[in-house]
Parts: sequence; structure tokens; C-alpha cells
Amino acid sequence: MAIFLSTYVNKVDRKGRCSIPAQFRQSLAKTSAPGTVYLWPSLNHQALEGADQDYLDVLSESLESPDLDSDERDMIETFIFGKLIPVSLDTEGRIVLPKELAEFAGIDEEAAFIGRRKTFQIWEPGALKAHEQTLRDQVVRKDISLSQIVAKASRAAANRGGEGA
Amino acid sequence: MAIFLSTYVNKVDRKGRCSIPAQFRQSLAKTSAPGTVYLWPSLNHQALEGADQDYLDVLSESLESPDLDSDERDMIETFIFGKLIPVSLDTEGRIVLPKELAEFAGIDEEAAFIGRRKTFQIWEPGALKAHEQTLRDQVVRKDISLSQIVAKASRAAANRGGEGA
DNA sequence: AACTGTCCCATGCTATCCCATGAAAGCCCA
DNA sequence: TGGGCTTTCATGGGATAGCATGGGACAGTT
Repeated sequence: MAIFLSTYVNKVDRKGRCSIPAQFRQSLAKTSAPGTVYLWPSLNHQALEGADQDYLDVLSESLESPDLDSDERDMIETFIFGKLIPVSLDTEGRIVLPKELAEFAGIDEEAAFIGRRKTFQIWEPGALKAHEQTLRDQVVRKDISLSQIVAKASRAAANRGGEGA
Repeated sequence: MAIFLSTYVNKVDRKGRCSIPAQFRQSLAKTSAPGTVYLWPSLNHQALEGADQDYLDVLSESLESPDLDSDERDMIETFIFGKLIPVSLDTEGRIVLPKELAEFAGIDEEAAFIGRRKTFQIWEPGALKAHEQTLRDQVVRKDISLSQIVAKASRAAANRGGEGA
């Protein structure tokens, strides 16, 4: 599965085309479908989410879980798989941003790709900046620190008995 | 088995014909009956459900399971298999929407195809929009996020005895 | 002979492919 | 260490093929 890191801002031309950052492409190259990325509107932000085939396979499998209530399943089927658009890269490594997705995210001339490990997001750069500011305020207000989070997670994993991912 | 993704809105001409989205057709091409789709009225919505031959085979087989109580079996046999209409694609990849089904879903000039992985739905576009709005409100109210659902599902899978994805 | 449903052909639009250009970054050699 | 060279990328435009859509012809049916 591809890993996406860092942030890149690329232009969107008037055909709606946009280069996938070279780093992302290198990561995609090792997946089962190197020439395709999957895009969908984010559930929680005015932004797009993206992932590779392998990630979606995992997601698809987790939907088979009987522990999910049918509301949640219906929602995911409608909002993720129903909105999912497979987009293929051209020989230059570009994708065409589907119109409705670009509109949803308010993307016009530029698109900010932000890596989020197994997935990435695509934002209108201004909206991303605003969003980051909001998050940063929360960090300050809640006094969050990285080492604290790591400590908390590993303590919880230990309590579960050790097989946590 | 074919996988259906994304949403497409196509016109219905005055003969009742309607193009199956090209992506759906490509997916159908790999199934055991590429030129046929099966349609039936949805149990839960004013919409149509569709699938390929292979999916129905699986469904049919699962009806043989002794774990199913007879009410459920009866319901599926009556409302799915009893209402099922096989529809064949013409050389342009179009189907004719059976009148009673189009009426049931309130489809007149346009039809929205929404992929749901192994099946798809056909909605009157306005009705679909309303339905999506309802679901989106639920997402906000319940504060649902995708990563949360994936985490929940994979944790459940681990507890069932697997070693976690 | 009229009607319904199927098949085939025509058309315009949109998306996909291919080639060209310019800038930036890395590399090599002096 | 610095300058020039090469390669990689991002970006742009034009040509081409695929697709959605519409109309007409033909055949089967009643």
C-alpha cells in the first residue's frame, strides 16, 4: 500500500488536469494498480480524499464486517463507493479532477495535495490554510503534544494484551 | 463479479432507453453474462437496484443456507426474485427501462446510476439528492468519520480471532 | 395494417492520448 | 567550491477516439 507524505501545491489547467506530486507517484508505483488513484469527497471537510487500490480493498473488506450497523454501512456505500471516482494517470502523471469533485472542494486554479499516510487529501490552498490554522489553535488550547499521544497509544495497546497494530 | 463505483446521470429518451455508464459496462464485460443486467425495485427506497448475473447466483446460493429464517427467505424470494427483470444491452450499451420500474422510481427524463460495489441503484436524480442530504445530516449528527469506521471494523476482525489487517 | 420493441446508423461533445516547452533540481567535472 | 550540463517535472496545446444521445428502418405481434 502506498504511503503519502508532505504537502504539494500544483496548478490545475483549464482542462481540469493536475499533476500528481512525483513523490506520490513513486509510492503509487509499488501498488497493485499504479496508474489509478481513487478520489471521493471527504465526509468531514470541504476537501477530497484519495487513495490507491490496495487501501480501498481493505476498506471494502472491512465493510463486510458484521459488527457495523446497517446505517453506517449504507452511509459508506452511498458516500464513499457511490462517490468514488477511479482516475487514471496520463503519461505525464497527471489526473483530471472530475468537475463535481473540484466544485465540492472549491478547487479552481490550484490544488494542494497533503499526504496523510495511507490516504491523501486535495484542498483548495486557501481552504487548507484556514483549516490548518483552526487545527493549530486546537493544539494550543488542548495542550497536545506528540510524545504524549505516542505514550497514550502504547499504554492502551499494552492494556489490550499486546496484539494492537 | 462486476464492481460498480461512482455516480452518473444519464438521459432517458422518449423510447425509455438509457445508457449504462461506460465504467459499469467495462466492469460488466468481465462477468459471465456481459450483455445482461438484472433490475428490481429496492426494498428500502423508491429506487431501482441492479446487479449482474454473478451477484444473483451468489444471492441465490445464500438462500439455501439453513441459517436464514423462513420469513427472510420468503421476503427475498417474493420481492427480489419475484420482481427481477433481466434487461439486455443494445449495441450502444443502452437498456430500456421497464415501464413499471421507471414508474416505481419516479424516473422520467433522467436517471442517476449510483455504484454500490457489487450492485448499483438507479434513482430519479432529485430523489437521490434528497436522500443524500438525509444521510449527510446523519453523518454530521453522529460525527462519523471514515477512519473511525475502518478502525472499528478491523478491531472487530482482530477480536474475532484474526491477527488484524 | 398498426403498433411495439429491436437494431443500425449518424452526430456532437467530452475525455484521453501524444507531443512540445520551460523551469528547477541534481550531477559531474573542472 | 562553483559553473555548466543533464534529467526530471510541471505545465500547455492540438489531435484523436470513445461515449452519450437522437432518429429512422426493420421485424415480430396482435
